[in-house]
Amino acid sequence: MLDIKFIRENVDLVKRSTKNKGKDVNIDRLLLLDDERRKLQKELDDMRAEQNRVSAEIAKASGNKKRDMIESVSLVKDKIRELEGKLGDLMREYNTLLYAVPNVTDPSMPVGKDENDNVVLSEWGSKPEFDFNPKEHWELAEELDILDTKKASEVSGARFWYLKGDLVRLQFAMHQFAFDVFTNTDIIRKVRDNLKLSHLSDKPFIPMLPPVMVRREVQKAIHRVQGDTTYRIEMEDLNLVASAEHTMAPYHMNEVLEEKDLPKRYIGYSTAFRREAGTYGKDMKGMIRGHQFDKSEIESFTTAETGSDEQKLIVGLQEYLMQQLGLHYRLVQICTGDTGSPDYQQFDIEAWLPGQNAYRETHTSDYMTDYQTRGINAFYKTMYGEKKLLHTNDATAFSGRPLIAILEQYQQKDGSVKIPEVLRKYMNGQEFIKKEFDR
RNA sequence: GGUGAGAUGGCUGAGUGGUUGAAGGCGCUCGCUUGGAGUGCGAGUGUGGGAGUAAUCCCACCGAGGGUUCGAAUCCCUCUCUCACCGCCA
Repeated sequence: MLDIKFIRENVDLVKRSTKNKGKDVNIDRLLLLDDERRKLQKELDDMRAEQNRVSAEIAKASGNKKRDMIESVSLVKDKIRELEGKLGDLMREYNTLLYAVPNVTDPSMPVGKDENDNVVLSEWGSKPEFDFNPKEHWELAEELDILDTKKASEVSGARFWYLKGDLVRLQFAMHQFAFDVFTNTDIIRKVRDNLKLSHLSDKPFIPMLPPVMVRREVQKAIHRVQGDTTYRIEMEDLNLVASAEHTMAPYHMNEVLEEKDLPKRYIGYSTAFRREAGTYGKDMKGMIRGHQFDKSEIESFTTAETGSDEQKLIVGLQEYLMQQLGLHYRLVQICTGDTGSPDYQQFDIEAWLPGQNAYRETHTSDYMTDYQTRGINAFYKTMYGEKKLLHTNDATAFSGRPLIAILEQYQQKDGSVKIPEVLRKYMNGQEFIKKEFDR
């Protein structure tokens, strides 16, 4: 959430950002409640001071005098209870409103309504040429018997799938490759220097296997309870994560880190669970959109000053991954209407899917300033001893989507799929995915 | 799942109803001491909110939430976590 002081001092900016993000939050009402809140709090504090004062005297008094004092303080107590009730009601509305105010956005973020207003910043590579009709990934994969959606729907329902055989091996190869890149200081330094971000650290990302269940209140504090898409575990006070971010972002909850130890960088791997309610009928075929998929995720904790550049570095590394896989993609800057409520800046990578004849999102990168850490008390101490909230960056390393891009961009006339060179070493040097009996 | 013990400031550790926001020790900061490091001596040393130009003052916080009481770190209830043992288990 935002700092109420910040909202108070930047009313116009906050109102504009909220509107640009297409959110409807009554900021004026919030400010009114804030004013009320402080007045009530003051009144309550004064009453409590009075109660404390009398109570201290009662300790020394005795007999009738004591009895009278106890009687008089009970009037104060009544008033306190009344004020507490009032303040409690007010706080409920105040907190709901404050929680709903989205983060402000970077001035460079394009103002727009939906994904149509996103801006393509660059393209890498070119669309592969085929002397045949390229298939969609599910067609290819079902024929190669490396993907089974039919059996999954029988066993688990719609939006589930089995990965089989070489597709499983390809998935693990891809994640292994991502972990190798993000833990390699030489690569990080190279990408960093190419982007002229030499003031940033070249520290590697620490591998992490985080929990896939998260306390509701923690998930809420980092603004990741998304009613329609969050799976709840009814018998516990837990939700399933829709991304490793949900348990990685709170990793430094209730801590005060030292500035000299920043950034703290992590790459985590987990299964992500999404209900995908409200997306009925959308992307029903194949493995574009499912209730469950595996993802390696980047999470970086930085100072306020370096958060923005950290995001650029992360995007650079995402591009490096795609380039190493030789996948044609474009880099997109997300507009205000399409970005998340916690985002200050967002970039996506969209890979070309020849079978679908479309660019589809494979990576996303969110810079959220201190919007998430305010709720979980994650601080750092500056060189001057000042306590400040950490800034968070969250981004995709690889999800299931790049697998789709590999299948579609690397498909061959005979229905086999060429394996990108950098992944072969993780697959015993194998060059093609073929139907099992063809090998 | 069962039983038992516990959770106090940066750390350690006292505190079972009345100036206890919290003894003592360690650490840290400043001053003196020293040629200098150390020792020694003295003072200070939590966070958040609010009022005030400021000095300063007020409120809240002893795992979290609620309750009893004029008054709670201390008593009661619920929850969370840690440790030990038993049971079960990848």
